[in-house]
Amino acid sequence: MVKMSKHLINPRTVGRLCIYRRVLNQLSSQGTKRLFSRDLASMAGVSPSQVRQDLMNVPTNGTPQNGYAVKELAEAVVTCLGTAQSSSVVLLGAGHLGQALLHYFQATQPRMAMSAVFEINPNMVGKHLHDVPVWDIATLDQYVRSAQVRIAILALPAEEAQPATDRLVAAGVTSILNFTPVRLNTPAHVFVENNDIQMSLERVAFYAAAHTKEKVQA
Amino acid sequence: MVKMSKHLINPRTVGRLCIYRRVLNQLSSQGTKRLFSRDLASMAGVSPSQVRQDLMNVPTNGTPQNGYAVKELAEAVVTCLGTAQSSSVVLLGAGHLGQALLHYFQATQPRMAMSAVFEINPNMVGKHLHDVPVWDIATLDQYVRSAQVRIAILALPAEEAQPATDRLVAAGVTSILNFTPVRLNTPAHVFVENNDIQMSLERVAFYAAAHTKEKVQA
DNA sequence: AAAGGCTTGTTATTTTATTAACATAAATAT
DNA sequence: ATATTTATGTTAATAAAATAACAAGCCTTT
Repeated sequence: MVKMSKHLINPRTVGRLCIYRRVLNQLSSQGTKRLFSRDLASMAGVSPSQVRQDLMNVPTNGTPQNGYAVKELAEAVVTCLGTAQSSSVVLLGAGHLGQALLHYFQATQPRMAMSAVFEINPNMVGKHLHDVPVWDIATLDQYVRSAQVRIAILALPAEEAQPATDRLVAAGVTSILNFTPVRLNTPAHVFVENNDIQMSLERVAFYAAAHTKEKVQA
Repeated sequence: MVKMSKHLINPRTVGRLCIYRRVLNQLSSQGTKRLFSRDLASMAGVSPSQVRQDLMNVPTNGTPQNGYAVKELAEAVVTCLGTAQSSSVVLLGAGHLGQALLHYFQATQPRMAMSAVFEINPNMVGKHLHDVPVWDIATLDQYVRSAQVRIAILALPAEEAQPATDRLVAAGVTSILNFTPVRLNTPAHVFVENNDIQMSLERVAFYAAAHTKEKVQA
């Protein structure tokens, strides 16, 4: 009812805002006080128009002649992106990728808290990985419900992705980061972010081949 | 000069073709002989129009009444995406993520060969990880040149991303898969695929928060 | 104090991507 | 054999995203 209309920002803009936030934080820590849209644009790898367009979603502090105050803008972007600290995150799958993600969570403390890992492998259950408890995936539903978890990360085998998703959604999860190559079937209100590493690899291979072809021709 | 115009396919379409390939291979292994665009669409999570539009880049075998022959279409998509087996891939960084990627390469053999890993950490150099030799990053340039490497995967600390990229590009790499959050500065002929896990996490958090807000309102 | 030269915030235009429409062709049924 | 049905391949229309343009405002300079 207030001016809060977060979900209207599209995923691409959100992605770029994340980039801006990183650039701004870095500049801020380096002592830079002010910057112009063109500076932010070049550092983020986008056009100045794009920057200003994106910043329309943020309560900006820019003025002509002086541009933006770095620190204030960084804070505004952070506020806009939201903290999401209230909701905890669960990770499904403690294989190589899952453990890498866990390590990442510890190294760069994202603005979320990883509260539990769920695994099938019985000789991992009960242990801790990077201070996060590993639990039997059989207890997933109960945990998600009682802890009111809204975010889940899928780093498990492809064949388990859809069944796990169904359980997560039924238990109240509304946002899923999917590292499996499976295209998940979910209700419309659930947000799914696919991070398909296999696809990334194939794209890179494709354009490498294309460029080679191009050079052969030229 | 022939009908080969690979590099004209845009990255989004390439991404979807990868999905189609996976779906088709799975169906083929399950014994499905034929399917319609709407079937492929629903399994890939896109519209039937999109499927047919994308398949315009592929020499198709579709007929009305019978749809597409699964096996033949799968092969055509694979051919279209290219094999890229000729060029080898190098991985920079043997941290948690790098090792997870290595494991992935061994598990699902992608149509590329990981030929070497480069690390700074001296007590990793000389060893093997998943049968791939780990070498000192000081020898990177020489290796890339002599082995004519065209594809590199960046899984190293953010501050090393740009310097490493400069060296890779100077040595002949034309396609980079970047897992660091840094926006790389590269010449126009170099293809960069950013897989920004941090961004993925932030997006998921953002829409989880947005949905929570939405529900509070409703 | 007024004017000029900047840059922002916003609107308009262009470009790109997705969806819809349709003409064509093949198989079946009449 | 002819008509009918149905899905492809392709073109047209719509929707979305990125870029460009511009009015408004502030600082500097004269």
